[in-house]
Amino acid sequence: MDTTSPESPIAMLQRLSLPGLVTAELERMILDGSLLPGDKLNEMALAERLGVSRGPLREAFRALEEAGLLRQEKNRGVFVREIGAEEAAEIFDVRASLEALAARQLAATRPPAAIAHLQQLLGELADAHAQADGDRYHALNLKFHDTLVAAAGNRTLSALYRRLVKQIGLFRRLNHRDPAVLGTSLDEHGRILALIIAGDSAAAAVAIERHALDSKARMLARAHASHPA
Amino acid sequence: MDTTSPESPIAMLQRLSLPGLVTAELERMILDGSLLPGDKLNEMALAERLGVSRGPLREAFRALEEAGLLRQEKNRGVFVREIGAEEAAEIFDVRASLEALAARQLAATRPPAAIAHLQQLLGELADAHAQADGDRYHALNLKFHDTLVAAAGNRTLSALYRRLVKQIGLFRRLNHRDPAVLGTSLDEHGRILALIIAGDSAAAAVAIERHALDSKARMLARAHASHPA
DNA sequence: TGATTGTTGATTGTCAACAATATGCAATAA
DNA sequence: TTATTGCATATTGTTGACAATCAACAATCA
Repeated sequence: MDTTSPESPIAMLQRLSLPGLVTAELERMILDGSLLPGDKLNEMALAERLGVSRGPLREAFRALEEAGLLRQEKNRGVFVREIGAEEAAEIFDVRASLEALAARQLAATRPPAAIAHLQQLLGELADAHAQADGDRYHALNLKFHDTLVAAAGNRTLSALYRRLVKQIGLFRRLNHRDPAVLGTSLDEHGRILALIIAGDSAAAAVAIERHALDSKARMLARAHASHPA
Repeated sequence: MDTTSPESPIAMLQRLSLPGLVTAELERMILDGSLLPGDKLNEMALAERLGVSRGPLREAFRALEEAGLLRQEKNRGVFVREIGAEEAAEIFDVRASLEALAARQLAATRPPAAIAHLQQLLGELADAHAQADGDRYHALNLKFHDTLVAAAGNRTLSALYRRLVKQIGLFRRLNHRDPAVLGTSLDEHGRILALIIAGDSAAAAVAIERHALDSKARMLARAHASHPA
């Protein structure tokens, strides 16, 4: 019995199911842009492409539908869900509230390992900013926030937060490369982390919520500029 | 073409699917206590009982699993999820945060119809309290909070809130009939609504969050008294 | 007697087939 | 020419069958 690896092939086989794997694969395709909002998912083609029968695929559809990433129309098929400006605004508001809770809780506990990790991410954010590497900055930005929320130690909170982050990905894609976005955002991360380290729960919550709502305003302004209607 | 009723039989048939109906039925069974935390769901028996084949039932399982109400063990079956005190505490914290956001937004908008509805519910709560009718009080309590959150007008917020309310139902059942619980809770509802009507967003948010966290403390204290573990 | 092996039956996981529905295109009528 | 009807095809919804896995029990061994 091989127990030297993190997870043995046997244990992995006992844990993984086709619906689970298909769910993960579809989610990946949605998040990385292979599947776009509004795209229709053809069961037969997709089942053939993934090398499974339609049953597990349909199970995966139901999971992703409940996760808010797909929508089903009976007898007409399943589509990647589209999110408009109004719903995006709702998501941002809720997300800001969840982040504020996380910052408040994190400022109260301040686990050294998490703080160190966040500080490292801040450094990497500064690097990406110095190199005007928008893609890298964006990815690190997400990582910073996710790490912060996870470090609060409330798994229900983390799960909901991630759920919303995935959903907001369905909002029309925006250009992360605009240099004007980068500077403001970097300063804010530093300030939020400093407040957390200082143990100022209330100020940290306010700062991160303000930061999130600023992001919302910027994103919605951009979306409005691209499509005035 | 019959369009006089809210939804014609044809439209209903076009909308409703077996997986959707089964999902709703299982959820009802979980929420009304027909299915208890830890119960194992036997596919064959349940499919026969509901008069469907196992395919739609499995689809329903995936949806409810994603909703946090069921958990699957591959090759061993599906179980109603159990929630312990730690997770319950997490859920309460997040719920309180969401309710605070709702109260803040509601105090800013104060839609007359929603306010009237909440005031009516408050009256009904007082009736139930006067009659020491714990079950009715509990149901109205849930209704009051749900109405308040929904009235904030953020559908993402409402959906997440409802998701958490359903999940908290998996926590061990407690006696709602204890008279000591009733008085405090009624006063708080009145105070929260008054602050909302007064348009004091910040105070309303603080009051409702305090209320929610008080509920958390009471529920956890009771759970601890029942099972010191 | 306790541990191990073998067998059986129940259940879960997946697939393929059939029924039902929607869509698109061609033929027909006005 | 436009609108309507009919037909064929593709796709979705559901079912039943088969394979794989697990748990329980009986038989055997040390």
